[in-house]
Order: sequence, then structure tokens, then C-alpha cells
Amino acid sequence: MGIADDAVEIRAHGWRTLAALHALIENALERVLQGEHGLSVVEYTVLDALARQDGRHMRMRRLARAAALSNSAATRLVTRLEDRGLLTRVLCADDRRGIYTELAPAGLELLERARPTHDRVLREALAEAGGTPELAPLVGALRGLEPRPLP
Amino acid sequence: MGIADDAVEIRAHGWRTLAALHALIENALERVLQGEHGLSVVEYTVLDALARQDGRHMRMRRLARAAALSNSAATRLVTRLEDRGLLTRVLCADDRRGIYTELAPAGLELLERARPTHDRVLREALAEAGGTPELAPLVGALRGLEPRPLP
DNA sequence: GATTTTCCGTTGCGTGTGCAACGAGCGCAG
DNA sequence: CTGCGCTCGTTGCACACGCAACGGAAAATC
Repeated sequence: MGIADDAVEIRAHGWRTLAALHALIENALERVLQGEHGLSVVEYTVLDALARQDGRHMRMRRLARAAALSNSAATRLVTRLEDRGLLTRVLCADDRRGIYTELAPAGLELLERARPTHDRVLREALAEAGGTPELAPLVGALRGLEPRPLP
Repeated sequence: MGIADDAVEIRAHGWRTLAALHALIENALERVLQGEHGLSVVEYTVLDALARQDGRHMRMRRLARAAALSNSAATRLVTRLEDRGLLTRVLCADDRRGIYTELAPAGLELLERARPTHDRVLREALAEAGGTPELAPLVGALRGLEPRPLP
């Protein structure tokens, strides 16, 4: 049992903890967002990512990366949201291979209606995880991550 | 923009970072474990959890919780692994509703063959994430999580 | 300028998943 | 002992996903 073995075990433990916390939060979000707004977590993530983007548009490839999805999954996800009128496909002018997905007004509206729910559930899930001895340290570490590192 | 809004944004940012790192690691593990050992990440997780358990057995419900799966998914996952001879179903003596899933020798063997791969890919994925400014802080925090808190 | 290579988004296919409904077995109140 | 509520694991169903293959468009190579 050397130092190297310890490092391996620390990484494995960190990964198990990360996965457990991720599953806890995602399941909670999935349940409530689906029930109250008809949105899955990935769908919310995509709408949110689009809203944060300048011009509210994004290329498919970027969108797939942002949501950690395959190309095919991104295509169908965008199709679903487009059918619901939450976003629109816009062809690229300069690169005719590319397709922009642009957030529609209805999409922005739904997003802003769902955001308080999202934030509330996230806060509750983190609080619950903070009460679990196994997860508490990671929850604490998450608080230290600043969106914009202070100068 | 008050302190409360900052807290909300910090939580949201923490969640996005957590999700991104989780996806990065899981995709890397999935690709390699599937390619080299025919195991998905969930399957590896279940075998690993069983191996860590005293007596190498576990009830379905516990197993489902450990892998963050629904009951139905656990049932089918166990069925798949049982069909491959990696574990066996054993009926509970005291509670005839319950079913133990016990790690078979072939399962333990496959697990120990896959473990080095798992650890290597995990190390590489964390190293790669450590090079990303957005993910590096969380990777660093993960190192601070001790499997057994020192006295 | 023509040809090859690479990239982008879409589609057919197989598969793993969650939800809801179900039967079987335990435990408690009466 | 009998009925009722609850837990446990399984199954039908719909659905979202990844992979591989495809056509179209830009980039690279000659």
C-alpha cells in the first residue's frame, strides 16, 4: 500500500462521490422540471445555454458540446424544441454547412418561468446532500467555485 | 444584484461545472471500458460496488441506490450481467421478497482485469480536465476528498 | 481548377432507461 | 386469524440516446 495506491483510491473515491452527487441533483431536477414545466434537464440546459449566448443563437456543434450530447441527440433535441416553438433553426450565411439554433420568444419565456423552479430545487438538493456525511465535503467545495475569479 | 442573487449564481455555476466534469469523465470511461472489456460504466460500478461489499452480495434495492438507477433498470442490468455469468441471483432466506445479487468468480475476475483500465482512464480524464480553466478548480477540490478522514 | 480530405448535420437501427401497473410477501391493527 | 398497508422485484410501454452510414459543403492538396 504505497503512496501511488493511495492516489488511485482517492481518485476513485472522488469520482464515486462526484457521480453520486450528480445523480442526486439530476434526478431531483428531472422530476420537478418535468412535472412543473414539461422540461427535461438537458432541455433546460440547452435553453439556458442559448439564453446566455450573445444573440441567443448557437451552432449545433457547440450546442451538442455544451450539453455533452452526441450529434444525433442534439439534432433530435433541437427538433423537439423546435416543434414546441421554443427555438428556431436558422441557416448560416457564411458557412452553408452550419445551422444556427436561435432561442424563440416562447423559449425565453418558458425558461424564465422555469428558472426559479430550477434554482429552488438545486438549492434544496444541495442542502440535502450537505446533510449526507459522504457528500457534504464535495458540496462545500462546490461553494468555493467562483463564477468570476476575483482579482 | 444582491448577495442572494450571487448565491443563486454560484450554485448554478457549481452545478454546470459538476455536470460538465461528470460528462467528461463518464464519456471517457464509457468509451474505453466498453471497447476493452465490454462493460458500460454502470455495469462496472455495480460489479465494483458488489466487490466492496462484505460477502460480495447485495440486495436489489441497495444495488439500485448504489448505481443511482430505477428498480426496473436494476432488474434488467442484473439480468444482463447474470446472463453473462458475472453474478448470480440468490433468494433471501429471511425475507422471501428480497433477492441477493452475488458476485460470481467470473465477475470478480473481469472486474480485476478492468480495474487498471478504469483507474488509468480516470487519471487521464482528470488530468485533461485539470488543464481546462473552467474545470481545474473542481478537479483540485476533488483531490481534497479523503476516503477516510484522518484522525 | 480538379480532386481528395475534413467537417457539419441528419437518419436507420439497436439498446438502456423511467414510469406505471402488477403480483408476491412482510408487518401491523383489529 | 383476517384484512389492510407497505415494501420488494418484475414487466409493458414509450422514449431518448449513441453508433455507424450518408449527403452536402468547406478546406486542403496537388
